[in-house]
Amino acid sequence: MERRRQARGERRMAEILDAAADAFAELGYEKASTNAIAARAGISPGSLYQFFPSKEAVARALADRFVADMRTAHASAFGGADVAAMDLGELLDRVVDPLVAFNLANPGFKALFARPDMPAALAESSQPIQAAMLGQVESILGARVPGLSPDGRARSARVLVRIFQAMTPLVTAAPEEERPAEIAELKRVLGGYLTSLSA
Amino acid sequence: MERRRQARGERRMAEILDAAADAFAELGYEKASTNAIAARAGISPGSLYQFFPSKEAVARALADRFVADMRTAHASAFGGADVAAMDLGELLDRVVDPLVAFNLANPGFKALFARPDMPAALAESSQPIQAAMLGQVESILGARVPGLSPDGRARSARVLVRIFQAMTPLVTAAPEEERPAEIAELKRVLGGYLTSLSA
DNA sequence: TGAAAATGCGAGCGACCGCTCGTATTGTTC
DNA sequence: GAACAATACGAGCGGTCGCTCGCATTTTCA
Repeated sequence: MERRRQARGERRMAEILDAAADAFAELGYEKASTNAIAARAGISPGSLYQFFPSKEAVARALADRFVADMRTAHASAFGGADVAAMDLGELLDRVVDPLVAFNLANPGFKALFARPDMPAALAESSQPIQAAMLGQVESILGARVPGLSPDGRARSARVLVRIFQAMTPLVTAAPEEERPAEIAELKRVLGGYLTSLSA
Repeated sequence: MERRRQARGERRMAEILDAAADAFAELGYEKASTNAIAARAGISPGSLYQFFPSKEAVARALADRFVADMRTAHASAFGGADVAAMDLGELLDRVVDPLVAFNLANPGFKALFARPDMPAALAESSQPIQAAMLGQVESILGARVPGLSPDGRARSARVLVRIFQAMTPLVTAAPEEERPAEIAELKRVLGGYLTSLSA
């Protein structure tokens, strides 16, 4: 069912995703109308639907792109480091700082990621992001807290991801001079929870 | 500008708020249409607007009612206890358990309270709830962590409330047999953060 | 008891939504 | 360069939303 794309088409698709990320960031998923996304991309509503069959498909494609970008960022920040032996503070720096930077660089990200009450369609779209983060956190938990049962590990991973989701807006919304303090609080929460898990 | 209400009118207003709480809980704020709220209350759309000038006003009134109910619940759970001397585990039980119970008993509550990305109108409506919780948490923080600066206390209160908001859906959405475990995680997160604040 | 006020109704307005479709233009292929 | 596919347009469809308005009914109160 895939139609053959020209180079121009590929470029358009990327532009549409850029516009969608902008619109989601500024207006939220629901209020970002497809016509508004098309207008931001400098094209007509009809042209958007040449490339994506629905608004949900746009969100899904954007989520996929975020996951890919995040994976490379995470890999480059974590290349070959020994998670188990690392100092807790360093571990938190290594995980949190790149993720915060990613959120600051991609304001649309949290609109797809940090919403507890997503409509069903959007929840499915952002599920790859959730799964990717949960997997990474679970593997870190496995190395740091070896005594945890699989159930407990899954639960703790959910908790950690949730905390991060919830506190990210506090960090990104803070004026720049207060951002380090908010990031410190975020690390304090995560660190406190991890410490009490090991106890 | 207040019009004179009959007893029937007061009853209707309460029924509308009940219906709105139901609808918000089931559909979320945005998708709970005013016509749907009116239908759940067993009245016509026009009648709803006899009592509330807008959907936002309905949300605001509902939030006010929640705040009042929450205040009495909190007061009865906390009557004359010595917050500063209390064991940390007991403090968490005393604060968290009633709040969790309140959320379980009022499913519409979190639709107005636990949304990181509220539309501006809703944010203003739920602001009394936020303010009430922040105030209570700040006063507890003042007693438990006396070394904190006013800024730091405000920041930590925001963090604690945010954590509670974020984790409440995990608790209420969990099947009943897993709920105690989720509540325990919530307390672990809060306790871990408080402990690291005092250190 | 009668006028005024409060309550109640529901069709439907105007605005916006996601999306379609007929048509024009640009690019590819042979 | 002819035939065809891909890209581009934008008016507008069918639907939902918050909300209004004209009018009927019930309650209050002198």
